[in-house]
Amino acid sequence: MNNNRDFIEKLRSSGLRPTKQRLEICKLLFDRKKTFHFTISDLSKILKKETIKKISLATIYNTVHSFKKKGYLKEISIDTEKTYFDTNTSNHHHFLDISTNELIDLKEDDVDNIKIKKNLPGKKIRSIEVLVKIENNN
Amino acid sequence: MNNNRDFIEKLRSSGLRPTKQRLEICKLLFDRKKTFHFTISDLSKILKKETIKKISLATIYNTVHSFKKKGYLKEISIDTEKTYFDTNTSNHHHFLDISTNELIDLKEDDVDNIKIKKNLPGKKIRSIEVLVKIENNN
DNA sequence: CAGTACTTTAGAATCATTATAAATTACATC
DNA sequence: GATGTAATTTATAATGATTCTAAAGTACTG
Ligand SMILES: [Mn+2]
Ligand SMILES: [Mn+2]
Ligand SMILES: [Zn+2]
Ligand SMILES: [Zn+2]
Repeated sequence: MNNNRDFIEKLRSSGLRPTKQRLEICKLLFDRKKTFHFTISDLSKILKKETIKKISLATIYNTVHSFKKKGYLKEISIDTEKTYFDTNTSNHHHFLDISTNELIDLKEDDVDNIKIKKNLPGKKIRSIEVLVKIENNN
Repeated sequence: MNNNRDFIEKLRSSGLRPTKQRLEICKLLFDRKKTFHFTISDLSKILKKETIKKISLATIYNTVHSFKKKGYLKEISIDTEKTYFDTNTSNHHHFLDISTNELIDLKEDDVDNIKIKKNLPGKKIRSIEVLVKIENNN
């Protein structure tokens, strides 16, 4: 879906030099059909497997944080034990499967419009996000 | 609303000895009208102010975790920077005021019934929780 | 190519949390 | 009320994820 040229462009256009390391990480994170939810540790393990030359852990942290700062990743609070990042940076809802610990995006249409009846004077709503915990049926 | 006798009973009935330290912390956490959302650091600061004899940080951690295990507290994922606990242990929704960083419980009635249209085969819903971020109006 | 700012890196520092193990306390039994 | 035992508290050390540092390497500009 995305090729290297696209990523080089994407990085350059946001003032980040397209280094080998950043391009590897872009390919891994953004060259997918479905949203990717990951921890630094997940990412680190995958990179270790799939990459010829080792990328240092500091670089992985640096890259993820600069991608977050540029708006290419979103940090999400799902689990108090782990810090997750999300390649879907829009406001959106999640299924969290507590049997498998898998996190799945819900589409706009998957959740009926949510109406908040309470409102606080002087305050307006910035975002609404739903976390639906699911588990095995039996 | 609650007096010491109630807390002693509550602790005993769940197999926890009613120590001075636990009773202090009970009073601080549970003797309130409104839900209390806090971090260990918040709790620690308040205890430092309001308590004659110092309660060690290890005890604060131990107590909060045993209260959580007994179901008197719930750990919530709101912010990736901080770990919050909640004296409201039911499934419920929150306002997070990003102008003041204040966390407020929403009542059942404050949010219209949420309908999840998608369902995964073999999975059932365990809980649905909404986080509504609000901010100053202007 | 040369100069410069940006980036990567290994390793050190930080800090929240957990573990350890000794001293203290709660409580059952006498 | 004294005694024995297990639970609890405590100071302190250990852990582990994340951030910092500063030196070496790289990308880009002219
Ligand atoms: Mn925890
Ligand atoms: Mn972070
Ligand atoms: Zn997502
Ligand atoms: Zn709450």
